[in-house]
Amino acid sequence: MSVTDSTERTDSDLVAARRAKLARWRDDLGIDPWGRRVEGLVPLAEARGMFDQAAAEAMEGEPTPDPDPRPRAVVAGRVVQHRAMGKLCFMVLRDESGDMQISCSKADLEPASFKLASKVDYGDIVVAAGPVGRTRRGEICIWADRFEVHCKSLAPPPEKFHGLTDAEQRYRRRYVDMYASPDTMATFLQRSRIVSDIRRFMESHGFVEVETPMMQPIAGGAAARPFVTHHNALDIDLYMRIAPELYLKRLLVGGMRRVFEINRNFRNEGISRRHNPEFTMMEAYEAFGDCESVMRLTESLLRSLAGGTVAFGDLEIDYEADFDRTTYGALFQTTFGCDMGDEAAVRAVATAKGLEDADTRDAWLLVEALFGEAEETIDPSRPTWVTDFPSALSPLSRPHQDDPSLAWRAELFIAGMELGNFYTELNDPDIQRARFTEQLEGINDEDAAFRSLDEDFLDALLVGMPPAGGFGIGIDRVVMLMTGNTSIRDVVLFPLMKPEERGE
RNA sequence: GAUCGCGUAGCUCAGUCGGUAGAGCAACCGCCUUUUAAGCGGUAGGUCCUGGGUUCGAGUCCCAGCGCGAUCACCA
Repeated sequence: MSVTDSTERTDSDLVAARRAKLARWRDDLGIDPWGRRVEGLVPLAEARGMFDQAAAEAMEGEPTPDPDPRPRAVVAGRVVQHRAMGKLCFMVLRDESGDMQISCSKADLEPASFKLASKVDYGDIVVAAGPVGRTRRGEICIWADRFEVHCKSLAPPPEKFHGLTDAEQRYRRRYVDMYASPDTMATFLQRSRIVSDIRRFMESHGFVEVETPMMQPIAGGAAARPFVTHHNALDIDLYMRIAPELYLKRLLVGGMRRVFEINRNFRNEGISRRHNPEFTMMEAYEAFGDCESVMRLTESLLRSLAGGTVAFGDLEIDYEADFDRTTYGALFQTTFGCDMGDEAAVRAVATAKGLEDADTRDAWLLVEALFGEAEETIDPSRPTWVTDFPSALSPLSRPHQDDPSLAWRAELFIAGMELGNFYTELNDPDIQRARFTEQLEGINDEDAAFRSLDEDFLDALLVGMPPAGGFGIGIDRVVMLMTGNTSIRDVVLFPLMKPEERGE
């Protein structure tokens, strides 16, 4: 198949027009429309900041000074507006720092450059240089005396005012969304800063960042369904990790006091406004800490990220005040009117709610299934700790000494979302083995394929893990809260989508 | 997985009671040295998501499917 064939088959008239223009520029103007290295570029926002009012006024008076006192700038950006009027043309360039107008007068430019400037298309990437001044209407701009096209955009652009509004198109063609919607760019730049701030915060508290396996022979540390892959040379199945927990704990055994990891987890489950199959998690472990110490750490981290109150949908969430606290049992009690430890009462509620296997399923699993309704009673505008989870539902956390049915475990809820899990880690190898074994007894054959006993982890606990606090928080959800985006897809650059059907 | 909504030009959107497919932007041609979603004149551009059905006639009504979104369910 030749290139021409493919071009003829797939190009719309709009693409054909852009290709024709590109050919004319190459043939008639002798330019290379694919660009080259450019020295001395400054971001558009910086170029705007260079504007000097006195110099601009001097140029507008009589006589005009020589040399030109206005500061000069070299900029690059994508053309997002273009207004040509004969011997003068204006265009607005956009880069990640913002927008800026470029004004091109036929009198100031080489004839070929002016012709280019008059004819560029929305979406082309151009370089311009000249004095930073302003127009009669006061718009700060660069009066270009150099103008070059450094990448011809061949694809038809979105509508210049509305941009892309179709959510599907925004996710599938994020590269268009990013330049067409400054809010999108702002969100992802903010995400980058947030992750960077989190790293600095953790490092300033003595935590060391590590990287542990993302392909694991046993998918441990959580209860989600994993993605399966295969290593050919070893001829073994591997699982994309659902959590780094069991590896990070091995590092405590090895002697690291404070570790954290920010990386992707993969869970082969539903997609929703709050769930993407691959998502970024931070897990951290603090030897000689406990559930309380990592809760305090997290509260302080979120407080520093938020810097006060942040809007999320209709909510105004205040991170400054101490977070609210309640217990798992109290929430259960107020929602269902019975003690979560009262098996008969729990079964009665579960039966009344129409849960499957309400008579036969483990009573704690019924409590867990019911608990979602209790979560909804938490004030979404208040960051809230839910503490004292049932031990039966917390196989990796240490039971309370005075009441072993409760675990030293908390979850943080904000805006109706589960932000993360906080534990005093279980480091007794015998209890840990018992917990794993109990868990494995109740599961079906399908789950058994990937949930086998992690003997190596239990060996590590035999070597001895210091007492520790540990936690994991969903970074995407933190970014949602801090940027006011209510869908995880708006804070993940390339959210998972069903592949598009494309004709051969 | 369930329910509801949406799918029309490259993009943003109209399309009445079922009666020849529309606008703005973008594109193409022409004019224009101070525009701000520039303006003016002209031209071209459609698998109305797909497949069935009802009808003299379907973008419109019905059924099924596909994609996306919202809500719910699932998610130690």
